[in-house]
Amino acid sequence: MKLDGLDYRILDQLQANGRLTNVELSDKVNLSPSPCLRRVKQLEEEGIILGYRASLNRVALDLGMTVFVDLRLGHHGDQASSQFEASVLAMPNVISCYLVSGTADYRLEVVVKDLQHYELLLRQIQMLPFVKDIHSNFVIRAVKGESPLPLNTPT
Amino acid sequence: MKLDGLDYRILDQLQANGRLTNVELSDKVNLSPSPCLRRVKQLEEEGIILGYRASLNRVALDLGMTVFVDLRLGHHGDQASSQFEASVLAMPNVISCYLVSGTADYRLEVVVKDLQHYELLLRQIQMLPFVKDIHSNFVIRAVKGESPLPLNTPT
DNA sequence: ATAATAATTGGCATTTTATGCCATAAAACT
DNA sequence: AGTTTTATGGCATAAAATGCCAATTATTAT
Repeated sequence: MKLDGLDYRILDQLQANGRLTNVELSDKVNLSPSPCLRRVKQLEEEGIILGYRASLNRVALDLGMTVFVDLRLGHHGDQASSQFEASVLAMPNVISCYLVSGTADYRLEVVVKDLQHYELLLRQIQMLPFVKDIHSNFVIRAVKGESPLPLNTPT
Repeated sequence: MKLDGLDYRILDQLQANGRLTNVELSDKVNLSPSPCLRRVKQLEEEGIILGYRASLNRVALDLGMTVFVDLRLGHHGDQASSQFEASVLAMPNVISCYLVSGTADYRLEVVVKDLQHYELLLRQIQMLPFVKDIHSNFVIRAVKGESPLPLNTPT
């Protein structure tokens, strides 16, 4: 699918405010409501818009501590990986997990209330199958976070 | 503000789908529309719901490569930090930046189209004031990403 | 326990928004 | 230039949001 400038403006607006009404959105991108809604629907159908989510205040919800956990696996077979990944998927406090290049194998982002809770979670991670070499990096401050994707606006 | 189980269910639903209509939402949490809407508005006013954003398909938007960039600053004064942070805030391809404990000082998450574009961006980062010891970790695969926050449902 | 008070809820009326349809205008193609 | 295709804007209808008020539930004090 080829996106034009209007599509990019729509995506930009919805990245900034995913709950704009179609009327507001169409106004912001200088289009009348009907074609605007059609474009949004199509962007959703094509899988360019994956979804919409509310962004929540972690501190207010007792999840004020964020930790990046880098770790390696002892074995590197398919079985080790998939067992480890399945375990991680089942841990709700692990909100992201990437397979990465470099020294570590996996990089997890973990949210907890405080150090006490982190200690408990770390114990769980240590006991996961095949896990070796855990390094915790605590987030002291978010300089920038949840930024919109930079859209290369054409046309 | 004290949140009860209903609030938590509302937050859970809006994390999963930020564009639920109030009617749909009220149905999912077993409440009638009026009080449901009031609760949502209050959660927004209290800053517990920070906002709503569309989540986009990076590959479709030519941002298929994600890189974690860990780096240290040569100097650690207020001026070095704030100059560096300002620079990073101005780079749209850097979608997050955290001050972290451990070996590195800062951890950036960068999105680009491909290695060629990453090389250009890396050059820019290297030329930022006070930057030293850059380590790039390429994301090979996302095991888990953009997960909802784990809400400790009470009541 | 009971009564008084406060907070929350549910339903209704009104306003706003979403949605489907069609005629028109713009764009692409030959 | 003429034809076909695609996108647009406006309108009518359906759905949702919003504000208001009476009724219910929860809280507090006695």
